[in-house]
Amino acid sequence: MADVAARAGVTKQTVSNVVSGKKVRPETLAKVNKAIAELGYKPNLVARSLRTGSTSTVGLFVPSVANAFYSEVVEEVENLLVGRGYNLLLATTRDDPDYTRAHLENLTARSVDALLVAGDNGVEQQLPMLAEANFPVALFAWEGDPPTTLPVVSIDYQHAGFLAGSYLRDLGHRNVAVIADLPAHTPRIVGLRRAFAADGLDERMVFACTSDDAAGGFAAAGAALEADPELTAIFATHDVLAVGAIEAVVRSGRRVPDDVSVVGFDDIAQVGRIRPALTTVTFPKREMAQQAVELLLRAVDSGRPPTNVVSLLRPTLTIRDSSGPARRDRSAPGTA
Amino acid sequence: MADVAARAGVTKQTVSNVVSGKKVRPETLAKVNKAIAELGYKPNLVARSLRTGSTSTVGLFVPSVANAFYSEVVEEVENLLVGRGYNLLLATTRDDPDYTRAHLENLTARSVDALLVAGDNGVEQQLPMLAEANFPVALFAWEGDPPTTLPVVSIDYQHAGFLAGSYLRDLGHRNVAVIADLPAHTPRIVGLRRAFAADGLDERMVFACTSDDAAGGFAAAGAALEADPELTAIFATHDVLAVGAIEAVVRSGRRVPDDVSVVGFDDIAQVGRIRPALTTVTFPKREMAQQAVELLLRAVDSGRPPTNVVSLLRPTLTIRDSSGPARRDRSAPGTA
DNA sequence: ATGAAAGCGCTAACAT
DNA sequence: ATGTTAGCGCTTTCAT
Repeated sequence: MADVAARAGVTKQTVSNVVSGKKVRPETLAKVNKAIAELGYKPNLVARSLRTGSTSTVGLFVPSVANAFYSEVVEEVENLLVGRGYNLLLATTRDDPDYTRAHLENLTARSVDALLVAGDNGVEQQLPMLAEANFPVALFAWEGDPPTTLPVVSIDYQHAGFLAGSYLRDLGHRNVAVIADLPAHTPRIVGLRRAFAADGLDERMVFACTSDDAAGGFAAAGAALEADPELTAIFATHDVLAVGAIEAVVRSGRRVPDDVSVVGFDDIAQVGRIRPALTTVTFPKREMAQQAVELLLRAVDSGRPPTNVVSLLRPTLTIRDSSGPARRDRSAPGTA
Repeated sequence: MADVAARAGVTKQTVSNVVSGKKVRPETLAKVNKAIAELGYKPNLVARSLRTGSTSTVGLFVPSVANAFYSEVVEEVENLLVGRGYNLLLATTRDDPDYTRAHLENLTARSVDALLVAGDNGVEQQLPMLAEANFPVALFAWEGDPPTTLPVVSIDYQHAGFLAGSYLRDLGHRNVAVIADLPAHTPRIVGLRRAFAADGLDERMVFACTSDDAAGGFAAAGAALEADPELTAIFATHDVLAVGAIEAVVRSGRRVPDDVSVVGFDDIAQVGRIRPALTTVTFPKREMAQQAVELLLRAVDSGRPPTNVVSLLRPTLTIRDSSGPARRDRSAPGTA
């Protein structure tokens, strides 16, 4: 910068004014721009950040990006941030609190202006401290109990589960299995069970998945079918598990949805086009990302802490081809 | 930091030594740590970066994160970077050169120590300049012609297409359609066509997708089936399109693979568990990410420019349930 | 509209 | 092992 100033015959300050688009006489502007071009000058953003105290970067914590739900969220957040002139520093939590805590220290040491945290991850204890230190934080897609001192944008997971449960119940399903990411997804299951309150939903029919991918859903659904061959419906606590569950049902010689209905959760992009197209609880991801980013950046821009609000978006049920009325007969299903 | 020093009765330098784990007398260490704890001191990473010239952050450009191929790559890169003490600054290119260029300016102005760029994106012209300015850059998953001055880790896309083509040809397929993301995926198609060299592969049977999601694949495959009802195989230039293609084939009353074989590209996680499980070209994503990160960080750590190498990993064909021998009879397919 | 001076918080280099 | 000095590159404040 000093070099540019010298070459243009002005001071650093004038160069700074040119770079940041302040009022400069056209004549001076030309001189300075010429010098900038000749020297290939690029302002050092780190120095600017040190001086201004702002990095124009927002940190985002997600459990994983490989998970389609979160990758769609990340995409949306990145777009929103860039649109408002911020960069995205991405960190995965891997559901590992120690690891996450270490990363948290890093980012909040002035590397980022604010923090967006998706999904419960065992660092709930640390987060309120940040808020107290006047560091803007917003939570979203939070299924457990979030700290009360921080703003949250999420959905009512219990209600979402209730939506799926009511639907299955109204279709006449009584023998329902749940395959689940436990314990994280417990609220969805509680909601589902509430829909069956009168009839009960056998607690033994909740199967924890060993892995949170399609293979895990496949295995858990297989176990469920073995435990109760009269099963007429499977609720998967997220879509990827549901994809594996459909496969398991078909492999067992049953049909979806004729013999067994399968309902998922999240409505990730792919499941609308698989066969059979998946009936699932649609999570308004984009709207959630928008609200969370909006909330956070408003705080950053104004220099005040974010509004402490719990904003619950409404999930909906998207009915496709993987679900239908419960089979009436109790005979063994077959290829007959 | 000055406050901590004052409170501990030492100088800033000593505090700095404590924070960065240098040799300090146990006695002093205790005093300083006490002061740090009492004041809740956290080092300012921006100031450190200004001084040391290093941000411990690597920028990653990908076309999109919502795309499963790239989200798997991002996940892997993030894990590798964190393992080596670096943060990840993520930027999507959206295949928009202007947008990407702007973002590039940003990141290279000392916000990141190095840059990893995945997927052709129209900024090839800008990248060599960075290398000249001694800024470490590595390219990967690059299908077009990369700048010769920059290191690349990728696969031989033509050969990968050839793999798929040879397989289909050996199974007796002669009426093959291609549904594609054009023009980006041309090399894969060239390779596929090479496998059919003797017999020719009708150029009119290449269908560009209007969108790069399953819906685009669905539409393109539908058009292909209409253009040639005697089709026995469809090659999709990436897996997500293939998922849509399978759906289109089934909707047309044909069976996969009995009437029409479908082969994809990338081997993203989901396609091993859909029904039918997809035959696809397996892209060694993890290995690619590892090599690229390794190459780049070695350069950063040593302070020298990265080795200018073109490293081509070997793709393989993963045969699952969506492909089989070509139908012999030329009668119209049916549900008969 | 431009110049001069000061300092953001840290670490490198040298001195002790 | 610790203290002293200087400066990374920028912006803010005040003066002109």
